[in-house]
Amino acid sequence: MQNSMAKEYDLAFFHSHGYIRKKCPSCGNFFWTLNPDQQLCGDQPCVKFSFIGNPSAKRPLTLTEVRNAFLSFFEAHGHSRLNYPVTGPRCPVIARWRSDIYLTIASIADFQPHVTSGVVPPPANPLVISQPCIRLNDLDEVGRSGRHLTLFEMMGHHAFNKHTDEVYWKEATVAYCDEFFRTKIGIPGEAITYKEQLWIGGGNAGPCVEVLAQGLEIATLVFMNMKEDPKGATILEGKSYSPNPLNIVDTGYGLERIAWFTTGTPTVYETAIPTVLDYIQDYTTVQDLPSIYSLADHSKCLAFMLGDGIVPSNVKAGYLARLIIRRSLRFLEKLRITIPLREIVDLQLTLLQKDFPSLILNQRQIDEILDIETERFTDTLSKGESLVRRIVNEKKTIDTSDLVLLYDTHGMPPDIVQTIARTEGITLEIPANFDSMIADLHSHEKPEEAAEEHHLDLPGTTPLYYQDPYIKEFEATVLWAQPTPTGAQVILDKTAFYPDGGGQPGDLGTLSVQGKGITVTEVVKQGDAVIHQVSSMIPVGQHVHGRIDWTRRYTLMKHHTGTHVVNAALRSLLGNHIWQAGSQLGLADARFDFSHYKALDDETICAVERKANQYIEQAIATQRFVLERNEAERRFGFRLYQGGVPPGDHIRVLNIPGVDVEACGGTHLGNIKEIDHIRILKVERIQDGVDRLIFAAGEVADHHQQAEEALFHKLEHQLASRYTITDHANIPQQLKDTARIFSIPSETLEKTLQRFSTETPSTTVISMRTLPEAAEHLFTQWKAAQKQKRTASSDEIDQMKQSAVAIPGTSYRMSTGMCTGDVLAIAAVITKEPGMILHLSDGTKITSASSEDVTFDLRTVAPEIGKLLGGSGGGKPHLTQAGGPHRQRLQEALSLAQRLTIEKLQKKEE
RNA sequence: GGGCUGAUAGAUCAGCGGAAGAUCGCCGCCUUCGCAAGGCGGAGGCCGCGGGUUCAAAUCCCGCUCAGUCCA
Repeated sequence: MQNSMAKEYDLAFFHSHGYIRKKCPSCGNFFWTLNPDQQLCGDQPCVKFSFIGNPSAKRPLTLTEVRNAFLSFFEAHGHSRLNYPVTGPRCPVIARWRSDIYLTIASIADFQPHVTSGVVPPPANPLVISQPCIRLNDLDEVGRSGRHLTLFEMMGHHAFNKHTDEVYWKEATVAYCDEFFRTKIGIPGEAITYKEQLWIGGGNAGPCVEVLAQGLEIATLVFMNMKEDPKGATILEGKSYSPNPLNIVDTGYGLERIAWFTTGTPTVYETAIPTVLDYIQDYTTVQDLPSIYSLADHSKCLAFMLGDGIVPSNVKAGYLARLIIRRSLRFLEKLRITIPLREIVDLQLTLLQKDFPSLILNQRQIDEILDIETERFTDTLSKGESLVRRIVNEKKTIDTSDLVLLYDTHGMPPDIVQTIARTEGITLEIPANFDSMIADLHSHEKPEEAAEEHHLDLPGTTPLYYQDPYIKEFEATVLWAQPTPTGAQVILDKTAFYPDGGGQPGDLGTLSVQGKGITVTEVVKQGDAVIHQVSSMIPVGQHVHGRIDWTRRYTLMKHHTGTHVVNAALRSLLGNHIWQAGSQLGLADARFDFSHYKALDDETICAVERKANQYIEQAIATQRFVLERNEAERRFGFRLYQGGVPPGDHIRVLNIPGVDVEACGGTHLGNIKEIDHIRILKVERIQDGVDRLIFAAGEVADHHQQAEEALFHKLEHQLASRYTITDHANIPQQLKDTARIFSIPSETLEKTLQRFSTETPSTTVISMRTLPEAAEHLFTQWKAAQKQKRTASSDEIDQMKQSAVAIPGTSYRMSTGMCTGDVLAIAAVITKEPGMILHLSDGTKITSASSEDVTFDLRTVAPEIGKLLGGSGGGKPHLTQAGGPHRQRLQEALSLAQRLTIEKLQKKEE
C-alpha cells in the first residue's frame, strides 16, 4: 500500500526545490523538508508547538490581512473569487443547497454534491474562496485545547479536472502553497514540512499533503480522485474505491491557524477573537479561561448561524443553534456575567460588519431570538430545579435513571442537577459514560428507510404544462400501458397533465379515445415519465385527446403562485430568517409552513394578508425560465432553494420581479393579479421554530367568507332566545374570539354553544354588542348554574332530616329518598350530625352515606343495590355509589337498600 | 424525522378509580398611629378538548390540541 502510494507524492516540485523525503521515526509517516537535520515529521504529537511566543513569520497578521492576502494571491494566479447575492464571496453557514448536512463544514462543501460528482460544472475553474465553516463534533475541545473553534474560515483554492492536469493538479498546487506561505505569510522555507497522508472522507478519498510549520498544521492539500464504489479495485480502510470522474484539488487553509501562527499568542482565541475576549474579561472576575474562550467562540458562531437565518428549533439546524445558545448561557452563568448574551453577539456583529456585512442586517431578529431563547432556557432550568427538589424530597437520593430522565425529557444538564442536589445535602456521581447512555437511549431509533425506486425502463414524456401552463387540451399518443386492478396506467409521448409533486397535487381530467372519455384519476411522475392512472385500458399506439379539469388546476395555480407571494410578504415584514419549511396545496385552501421564532399575533397576520394583497394589486407579470444552476445561484442566491433542493444541472425558476424568486417545478400564473386576492384563514404553530399559515385565494377565499358568515348567523340564531347581537362587523375575528373563550377550535363552536345553552337556564333576552360578549356572558351564567347545581337546597336537607327514622336496636337513624339537588352536597350536610345513614338517589344512581361515628360498612350493601339496577356498586365505608342501566327500578333499589341496612345492622347487633 | 414528558385555582404543583387539594398570591376582618409580620375568615376550578371502559373517571384506554425536552 505505502509503496504503491509513494509515487503519488514524488513531485518534481520537491526535487527541483531541494526537498528531501524522510520517514518520521516516531509515527512512521513520510515527509518532505528542506532541512537535512530534521528528524521528526513536524506534526503533533511527534513534535510540540514551537511558534507560541516565537513565531517564525515575518510579522503578526490579522484575520482580515491573512484572508485578503490569500484571496488576492490566488486571484493574481488566475483563480476567480465567487460572488453570491446577500452573502457575497462566500456561502451561508447553513447548507441550504444540500439535504445531507445542515451546516457548511468545509469549503469544498459549497460544491458538493452536484459539482464534485460532475453533474454541474463549477461556478468558476479554478476558484478561490474563504468559507466560514461550523463544526460541532469537537465541542468539548473548544476553549480547552487552545486550537479548536466552532466557527472558523476554511480558505481554499479549488480546481476541478475532468482529465488530470486539465486545470492543474499536484505540482501546481504544492508550488502555489509553497509560494504563498513563503512570500505572503513570510514563513522561511526551512520551517515548512510537507507530510504525506491519505485522505478519506464523505465517500471520497485521495492522496493528501499536510503542510506543517513549527508543529502547527496550517493547510491540507487534498487530491480527491477516488470515490466509494463496492466494485472499485482500490481498498482503503476496508472499503472499495474506484476513480472519480473528476480529479479535484481540494485545499483547506485554516485562516485562524495561519493568523495564529504569525502572532504566536498562547491560544488561537487571542488571535481569532481578541476584542470579544477583552470585552468578556471586563465583565467577569471568575478566572476560568476555558469558559471565557468558549463564550467568545460561541458568540461568533451564533453571529453567523443567526445572521445567516437559522431559527432555533427542536429539529435540524435549529437544534444546533439552540445547543450553542444554551451552552453560551451556561458559560455566562459560570462566569457570573449578568449582561445578556445578546450584547456579546451584537459586539460580534459589529466587529464582523466590515468583512461580513450581511450578518448585521438581521440584528433586530437576532436580538429578539436570543432574548426569547434566554428566557426559555431560564424557564426550563427553574422547572427542572423544582423537579430535582421534588425527587430529592421523595427519594432522598438521585440515581442514574433520574439523571437520564431529567436530561433527556426535561433538558436538565446533569452537572446542574448535581449542584442543586448538593444544596439539599445530597452528593451524586455523574457516570463517566453519561453521554453514551443518552446516545444508547436513542440508538434503536432507525430513520425511515428511503422507499426504493424500482427503475423500470419507462419512456419519457414531454411536459406541455411548462411551455404553456394554460394549456387545457392536447393530442397525444400512448407509448406505454399496463393494466391495474382499477383500470390502467398509461404513459403518453406528451402531456398537459401535471403530475403530483412539489406540494402541488396532480391534475385530473379525461383522455378521449375516438370520442369516448376515459377518466384520469391520478397522475404521478417517475423519472422523466408521467404516468396517468386511468379508468380503463388504452392500447399502445392509440391516439388520445386529453383534457384537464381546468377549474381544479386553475385553483391550484392560484394557490401555488399565491404561496410564493405569501412567502415574500412574510419575509418582507418579519425578516430574512423566513424560509419555506414545506407546503401543500389543496382546492379549499393552501398550507404554507415557514421558519419563524415565535407564533404570529393577529396584528401581524392582518399585516401579512394586506402586504400579500398589495403585491397582487401591483399586477406583476411572472417570469418562468430554466437556468443553469450556477447562473441561477449567481443571479438569485440560495434564496432560490425554498422548497428543497432540485437535482440536476438546470433548474426551473419562477421569478416575480421585485417580490420573490424561487426554484419551483409547479405550474404558475402568468400574472399575480390572477390570484385576485388572498385571505389568511388560520395560523398555527406546527412545531418549535416553524409556523403554518393556511390561506385561500380568489373565489375559494370568498367561499370561506360565506361559510363563516353562515356559521355566524347560525350561532346568532341559536342564541336568539337569550341574546340579541347588534354588531355584525369583523365576523372572522368575532368567531375566533368566541372560540378562544371556550378554548375550542372554531369548527366545534356550534356544538359547544348548543351544549352550554341547554345546560344553562334561560332568562330574558339581553342585547349584546358582539358574539364573543354574548358567549362570555353565557359562560358566566353557565358557571353560576353549575355552582347552583352543586349546592344543596336547605328545604331538601330539612326534609331528609325530618324523614329519618330510628333503626330499632341501634342508636342510628336512617333516611331514604329521591333528591333534585346534588346528592353529595346534601349527604355532606346531613352526615355532619352523628348516627345518620342515608340512601339517596338523584334519578340516575344511588348514593349511600353515613356519619363518621357509624361503624356500619356501607360497602356490604352497595353491590347488591347495584345488581338490582343491572350494574354494581362500591366505594368507601362511609360513602358508596351504586348504579346500573335499569333506572326504572330506582325506587325498588332504595327500598332494598333500606331493608338490607336494617337486616345487616340487626344481625351485627346480635 | 424519531423518542420521552407534561396539561388540575391568578402562579407553582400534589392527588392518579370512590365527596377537587396544598403553598404562594388576591380580598375582608383582628392586631397597629401607619406598614410589614402574625392570627382568623373568604373568593377563585368546563381537572386542555373529544371519544371509550366502569355502578363510578381529574385519575384507566384511544384520538386531538397545545407546550416542554433529547437525539440524528
